[in-house]
Amino acid sequence: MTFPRSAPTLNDVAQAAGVSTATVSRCLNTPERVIDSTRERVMKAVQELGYTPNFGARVMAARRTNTIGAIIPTMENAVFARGLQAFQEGLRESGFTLLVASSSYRSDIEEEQIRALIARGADGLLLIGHDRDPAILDYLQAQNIPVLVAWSFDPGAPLPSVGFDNRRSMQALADTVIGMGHRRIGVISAMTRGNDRARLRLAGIRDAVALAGLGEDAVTVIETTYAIETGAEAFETLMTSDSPPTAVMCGNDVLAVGAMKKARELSLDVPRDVSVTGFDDIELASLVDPALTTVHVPHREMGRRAARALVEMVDHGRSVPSEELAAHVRMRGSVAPPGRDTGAKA
Amino acid sequence: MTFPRSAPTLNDVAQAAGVSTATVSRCLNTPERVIDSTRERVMKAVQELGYTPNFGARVMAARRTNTIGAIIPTMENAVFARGLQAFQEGLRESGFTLLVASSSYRSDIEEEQIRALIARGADGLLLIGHDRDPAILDYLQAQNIPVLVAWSFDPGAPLPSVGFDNRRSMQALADTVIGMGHRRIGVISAMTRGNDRARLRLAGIRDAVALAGLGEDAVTVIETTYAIETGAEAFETLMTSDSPPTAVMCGNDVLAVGAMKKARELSLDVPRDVSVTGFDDIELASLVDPALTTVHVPHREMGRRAARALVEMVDHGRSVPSEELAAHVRMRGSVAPPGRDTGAKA
DNA sequence: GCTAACAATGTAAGCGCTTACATTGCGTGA
DNA sequence: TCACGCAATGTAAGCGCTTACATTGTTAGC
Repeated sequence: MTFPRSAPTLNDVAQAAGVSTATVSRCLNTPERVIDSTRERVMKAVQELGYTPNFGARVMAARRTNTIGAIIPTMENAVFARGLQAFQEGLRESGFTLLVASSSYRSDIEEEQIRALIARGADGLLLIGHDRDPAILDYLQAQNIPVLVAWSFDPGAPLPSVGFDNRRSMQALADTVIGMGHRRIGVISAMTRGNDRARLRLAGIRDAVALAGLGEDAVTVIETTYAIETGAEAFETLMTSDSPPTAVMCGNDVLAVGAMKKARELSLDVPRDVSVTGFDDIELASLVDPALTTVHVPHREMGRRAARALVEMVDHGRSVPSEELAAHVRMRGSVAPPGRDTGAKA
Repeated sequence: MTFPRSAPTLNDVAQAAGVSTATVSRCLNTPERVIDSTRERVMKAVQELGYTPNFGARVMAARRTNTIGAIIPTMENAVFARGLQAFQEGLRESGFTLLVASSSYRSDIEEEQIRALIARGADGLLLIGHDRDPAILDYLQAQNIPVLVAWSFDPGAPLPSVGFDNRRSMQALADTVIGMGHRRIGVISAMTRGNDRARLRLAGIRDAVALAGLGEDAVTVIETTYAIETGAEAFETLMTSDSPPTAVMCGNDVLAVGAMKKARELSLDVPRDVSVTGFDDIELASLVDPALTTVHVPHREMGRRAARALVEMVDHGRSVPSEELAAHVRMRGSVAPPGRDTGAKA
């Protein structure tokens, strides 16, 4: 079996139906402008030949693709998957098709994907987070393509966004942790380079620490890549240090679950021996034992709103104000006041 | 801010650089055929104008997109996400871009997405599972596009596949469960309609039951959609029946985790009161307590191999033999022999 | 019966690009 | 010095489609 690649064209259909290409095109795009009998004949030919309009040609002639592109850091993070699913459903309702690409958290790949999507005629783009090389911003500007940022709300950023305040949300969580009496806080953060969500969450923790009048050395930060295993390793490093923290705040739920897993291995009881927090509130967070205290992010809602906003931008060619969604602290079993031995190693 | 949509064209670049469009095109596609000085001038113009080739036009002229399309049932299932990530990485190495669309497990949407991807000039397609309307198969045939199926191995199916034997793998797991003495087995299956993986896994269980000489009424099946919650509900229905099963086999890990969650709520100890099994071996499986006995599927490997196979098909225009990957039973703590009270309700 | 008005369809230009082929300009060997 | 060959570049024909405009065929009103 070989693949000579010779799909039927408009012309083939026209010939089969004994009409001109214009008529076939009209059958497909403005059927009411073609008389019934002709239309039936044409549609029959379309069916029989298994004709699909060539997208490239169509785009070139009609200047519109009804396609939205999205570039996410990775498909493996449930958080993006969920929001994106809602985003896609929202787009479908408005007649748009979603094309997804992933950047593996690398800005060079992201840029490549942006170009690929634009080249494919995306009418609009959804990007994650605001951290981005200014050169790409210029490029986007030159392309004159509507771009929306999600997962991060920042009204001052160059691109409009639909998201939540990562910094403030994390600060709220840290306030709670500190309010319970924790004075030595370990932080397991995602890599902050090129990732404003991670950076802002970390900043939120520092805000809380400063607000509580604690010294900067109250927090010990480890940056690591996104995975349960790396979270576990970082946790071990933190807990086996000379002065282990009484609370470990993680940049996301996946890292937190890794931390809790390692705690079990180290026979450390959560939250008696050490408190653990996450961020995102993915399903996993309420499945682990004890359930994870985290920040709930309305991913689905964010996806839906992003779809609405981007469609608006594309359809009416105008920008749209940034939208902030609320992200709330979800107190669960993994956090408690520290034990009495707040000074020495356990 | 508005979006007049008027990106620079090849022609603009040519004018800016003072050369012909052909030379610009050559700079971009076969740079070694252009003298250095000219190339520099052209590239400078490209930079300054922020030029991106129009994909539609390029495809139409070159008849090749270097794009592979994949349609998965849902992005929310980690299992697909993981395999797809590997698939994409494999494609990237060969210079292909991956475009992903999801069908929400609906064949009508899948068909729509297939058309969308083909229309966009996908050079090849990755589909999940073999269950598919023959009409789409004909259409695919007519389009003459290489199509590969993943997640399901079936050398007899019309499309080549890279996957594992869902039926035999599940049978192996069921053999083990039955071998431990279970005689009343509850099954929580994903919806089997249009989903050969679910159907074959169920068939595998029935194979094991038949092989063990048990009657068909040894198994009670509930079909439900894919979610932790639905798994929990199905589990409750099963366990509150007149004659509850001593083992509940689930079509995938997510349903199984839902079942275990509900078991905890019902104060049923796993595996003492009831054994639970999953399928896929996602990370979650080893995080729950007790760890879940399941079937390990090499998702990443599958993604990599699928990429290699599809690139082969596209590049050399020839079909490729189906590849079978091994999926092994992973015994963990959620399965044990049944208690003594195998007859009456607990 | 004739023509105006309109509906149905056909004709053909052009969307932005690649590439076969034509042209130009240079270095080389006799 | 000149013809030749070859490398660098230009010219122009499509790729499959949409759509403005032209043509044809009906119908209605006189």
